[in-house]
Amino acid sequence: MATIYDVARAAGVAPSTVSRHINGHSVRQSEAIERAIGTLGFRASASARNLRKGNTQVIAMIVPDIQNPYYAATVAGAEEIGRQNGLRMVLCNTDEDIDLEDDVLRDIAGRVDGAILVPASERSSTSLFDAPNAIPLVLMDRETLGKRRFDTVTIENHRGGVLAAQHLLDLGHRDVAIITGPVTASQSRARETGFLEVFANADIQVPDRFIVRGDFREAGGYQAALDILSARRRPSALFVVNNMMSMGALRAINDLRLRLPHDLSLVCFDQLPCEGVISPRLTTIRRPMEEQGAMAMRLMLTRLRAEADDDRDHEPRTLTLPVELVLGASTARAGQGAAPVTLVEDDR
Amino acid sequence: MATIYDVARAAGVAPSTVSRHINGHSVRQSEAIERAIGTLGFRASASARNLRKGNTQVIAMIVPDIQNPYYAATVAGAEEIGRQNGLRMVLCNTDEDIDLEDDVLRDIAGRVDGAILVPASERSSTSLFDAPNAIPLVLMDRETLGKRRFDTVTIENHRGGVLAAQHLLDLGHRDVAIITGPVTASQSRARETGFLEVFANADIQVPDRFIVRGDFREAGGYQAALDILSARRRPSALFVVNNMMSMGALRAINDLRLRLPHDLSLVCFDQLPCEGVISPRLTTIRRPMEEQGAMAMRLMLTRLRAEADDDRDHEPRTLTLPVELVLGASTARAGQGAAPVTLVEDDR
DNA sequence: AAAACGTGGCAACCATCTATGACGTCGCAC
DNA sequence: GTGCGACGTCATAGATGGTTGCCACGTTTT
Repeated sequence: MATIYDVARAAGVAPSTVSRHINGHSVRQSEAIERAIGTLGFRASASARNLRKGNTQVIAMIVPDIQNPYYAATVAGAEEIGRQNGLRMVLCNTDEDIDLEDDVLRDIAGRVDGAILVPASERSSTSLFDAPNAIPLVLMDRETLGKRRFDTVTIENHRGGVLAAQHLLDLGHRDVAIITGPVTASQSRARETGFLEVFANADIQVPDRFIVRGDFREAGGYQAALDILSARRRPSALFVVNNMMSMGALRAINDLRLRLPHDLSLVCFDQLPCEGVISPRLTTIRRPMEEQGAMAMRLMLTRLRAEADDDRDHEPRTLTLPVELVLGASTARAGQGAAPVTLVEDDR
Repeated sequence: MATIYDVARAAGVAPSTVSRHINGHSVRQSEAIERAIGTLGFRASASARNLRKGNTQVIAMIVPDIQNPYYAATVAGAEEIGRQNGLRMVLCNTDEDIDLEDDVLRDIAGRVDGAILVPASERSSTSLFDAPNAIPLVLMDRETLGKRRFDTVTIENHRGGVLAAQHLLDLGHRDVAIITGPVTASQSRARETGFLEVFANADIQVPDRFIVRGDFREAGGYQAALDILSARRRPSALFVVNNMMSMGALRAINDLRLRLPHDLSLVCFDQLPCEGVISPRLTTIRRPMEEQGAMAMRLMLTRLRAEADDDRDHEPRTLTLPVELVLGASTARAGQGAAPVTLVEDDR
């Protein structure tokens, strides 16, 4: 690889002049330098530049599951804002695995200027970022237990649960079930709490066997739904706190030959990977996904600027984005059972 | 951040000894050094190490659409192999945009030891990797036009098209349509060619209006399917060359109130994001997805080893993975479903 | 004529790795 | 006791490839 010295020699100037040219200062010999760069195919070494400047212009985004379209959407949002501000983004996957996450964080910490993290668990170790000179960390979606607070962009999780519950209650459902996440996941816990509170306020106690914990994955949702729906006394409505588990629940509903909303009302959280293909349209709690990623990147940008300005008092901010209930045809009045609208006959 | 000098001072040894310890040589004072590293929270600067050693132990994977579960699966496969061999992986998105791709490649080239690329188009510029001292590039799924050959892991695209066509032909379909990709995408072109050849050999010419090009995205598949299926004379079978466009086609089929396989037989390529939720089960052409990513990473590893051994004659290899036809219930014998010639009334 | 400004070169600097030569220690063979 | 090699250690110095503060120089402005 050609170095800046090769370019300087070819253009007949000093290396520092080439450097200045590259970095946007006006230079008299710029044409000659450009020509030399072109013929030599010169590209400045990222490592050398990083070493000297102490930054990389790269932000890492670390998510538990790249296969989840929700994360894919937030990534897209963050990437867009990053691009507009001259920051590259790289994506890392932790597979909902807290050890792998730790590994990734440790490894990535020296290579990027900041990290946007969706913690695998509230026990995720953010201690790497506790030091005063550590790179900035922005948390997304879930929160962690560490003593230090970080910039965070979350959503109205509690209200999401409330909206789902209120909707089902309004439709007259009293036997309801919920498929929620691990106890260590703050966001699903909030959704669950909101949901249960509404029913508790209406003097309805959701039985323990109807509160099933999954792992946010499709397979977990499938199993949880099977457990709930195979019971002798089935609930008339089901709330699933994330999209992948909703997929699994739908598969279980399909396998059990249950029809929505005739046999069961279903409320999901987040858009599913296959919206538009599923019939009936699902009733879901939605949030602005791209926007959430974008906000995380904006928080990162202001944090980076604060650091550049040596503004050490810049308080961590927590942004909470709104959720809304989007009505579909997967929920109906309890006991009535509107005519099911299936995509096609399943004639297997 | 603590440097290696700080550690040396704290442990009472020379910096070079710390370096040796870190790099796995046996050192007498290793406990003292470890202790110093621990108390100082020392992490070797990635930039300095990269600059000195000339490598990063990071591989970039660059895909056109992280939202596509097929890519997500290949990423998982590649990541696993990489992890087993001490390589970190980062993921970049190009949004099927050839300019953005160029940007990403240019930017990433100096930061990683190698790149696994799913080119956005066969016109994608791989010239950055033409130089004899450039970092290795492994192509996945699609190929490019450049004169230089690269390690490539592809699948039996042509045979996939043949299998789909043969299946439909065996079922007696003669009026068939295909939703394919841009002409510049080698993989969809091969699928398309295989498909059309089978029918041509049976003296069946697929009319041009039934060969529609999409952009591999859901919206493109939707529009293409609408175009095809709104025609006065509808085909009795449809082949869609990728999963996202299949999702769009399914949505169109839904909107048009067509029933599978009664009104239309459908064959898709690759697993859809929502397998298991869709009814009926789709007839699809499948390939080993994780395995494809894993093979790409293995090619990368052997290539990196060859470079380390200064084995410059190591010929680029092309691996081709098998596809298979997985029967579902979205295809049926032609005419049996009494494929209607006119559109079903839309009663909304 | 003096001040301001654009420009270019020199050299220091970023954090790490490594080659070199010198040195001490140890075990072992003579 | 001496010689020898293996080994671990040290200090030093050079190298990696850029960036940047400082100064000198020349040109332009006031």
